[in-house]
Amino acid sequence: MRLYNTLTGEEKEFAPADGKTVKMYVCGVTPYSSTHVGHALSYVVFDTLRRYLEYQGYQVRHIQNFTDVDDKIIQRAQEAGISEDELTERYIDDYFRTMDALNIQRAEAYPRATQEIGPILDTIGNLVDKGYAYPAGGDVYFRVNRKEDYGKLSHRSLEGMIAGARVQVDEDKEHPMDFVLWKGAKPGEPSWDSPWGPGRPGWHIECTAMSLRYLDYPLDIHGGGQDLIFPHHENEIAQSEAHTGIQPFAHHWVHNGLLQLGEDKMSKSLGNLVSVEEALATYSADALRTYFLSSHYRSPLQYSDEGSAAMERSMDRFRHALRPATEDEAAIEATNQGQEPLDSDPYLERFMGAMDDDLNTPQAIAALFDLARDINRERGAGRSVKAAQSRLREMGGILGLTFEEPAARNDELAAKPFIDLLVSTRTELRQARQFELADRIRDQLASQGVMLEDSAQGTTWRYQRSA
RNA sequence: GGCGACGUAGCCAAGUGGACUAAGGCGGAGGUCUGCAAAACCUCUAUUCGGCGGUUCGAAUCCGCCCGUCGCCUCCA
Repeated sequence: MRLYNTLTGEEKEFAPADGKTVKMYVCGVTPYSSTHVGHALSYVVFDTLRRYLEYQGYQVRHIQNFTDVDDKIIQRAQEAGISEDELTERYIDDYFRTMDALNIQRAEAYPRATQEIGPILDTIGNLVDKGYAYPAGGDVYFRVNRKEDYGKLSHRSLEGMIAGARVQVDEDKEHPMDFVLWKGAKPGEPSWDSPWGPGRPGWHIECTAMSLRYLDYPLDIHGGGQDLIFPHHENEIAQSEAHTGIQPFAHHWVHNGLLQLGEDKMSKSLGNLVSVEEALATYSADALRTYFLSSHYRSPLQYSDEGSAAMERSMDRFRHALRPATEDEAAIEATNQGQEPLDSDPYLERFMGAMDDDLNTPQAIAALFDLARDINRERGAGRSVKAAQSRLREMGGILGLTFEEPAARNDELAAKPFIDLLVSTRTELRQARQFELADRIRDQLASQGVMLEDSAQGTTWRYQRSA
């Protein structure tokens, strides 16, 4: 497949260096607040990339970090009156719970910065020894001037960055863009001993140490949100290449566009967050995944409630297409030996072609909808759609879709016997041709969000989820 | 101020020089089915791609200018 590489700004044919195993490092979260839909978008994208690579026969070694020590974590923990560990544990649990709910496959390992202090100190020590870093005022800084190609990922120059003005002046730094590898501890902060005094790792160094330890360089894919390109990934490249001398640090840099909420990007500092938990309370994982994948991964996507609701409605087409054959349909199919079964190969080809084109999921999804329509049409015409149905499941599976009806909530489960009773009463009324009463029951159930569907096989009902 | 992206139907969103008489989804209109609905299916819903010029046999796609929106440059997926 062709895959865009942020470093070169071009699409490039992707294949793992060893031809078999893809080493994929994806930047994880800093766990100090609830997992939001922007995170969900990003991890759905990388999960889909991984699933597609696996579908093509590669083995994917996926490593993802937790940066579980930083200023915000310390601040939040103090505000809440709990330890940093308690706080991060809580949000790491939240992360796994919501990602599982979104059907995101787990990485091979989730190393945490606080549990990798040894390798981090080794990395910093080596950078100091090589002259790429220097201690100053209890901190240790990376010397950006020593790395000739600093700025190559974000495509900017040191001059340009300084011209940008908003660079903090720091007495201890040799150059304003030097960034911290090790932060000297202030009173009350969590700290670890180091050759430069007690302190904690800076933001970027953990990824350098952990990607080296768990995957070894060069990585095949390094990923994250576009907001990580600078400074995080820029600094990671600088550190990692300086540390090992191995270039490139990563063959392919993959960055997803950011989710927009209304006019603005959704971000922690703006406080305009929608948690995944909230979204999943109303919409199915399938609907949310399809929504996230309905625009190209490098483009920004407008998130809205209406958008989620629209996707939820569209999921019905898939679910309907995948319903097992009724007895009548099975009987017709059995007697209709002469008819060719529905051929789904062209849809798979379209799907693969789209995915090969820099993960063009919008077009892949279009192929899915077209196949679903074809199935719905042809099953009515008595053709066998069984193979096409399993093909649709297979293609959906690459996008992480399950096509399951949304699971009933507890209150809904409790209401089920009563709804069943009303429905069977209505069936009797219909048989007695008391349509007025029957329709009133249907309308009133509908106003409670219970949608009835009559067919030759009887009446089915389901909850209306898309508000 | 520097770097970058984008502007396609009522909404979301693909397509980035010729098969585009521009995917797909939502919404809307009509129809088939139905006791009536719902669901599903069928038909229709952008002679046109922010505006103005230019390059070309040919542009939504390339170039220039203008208008508008957004992102990064600071914690962020």
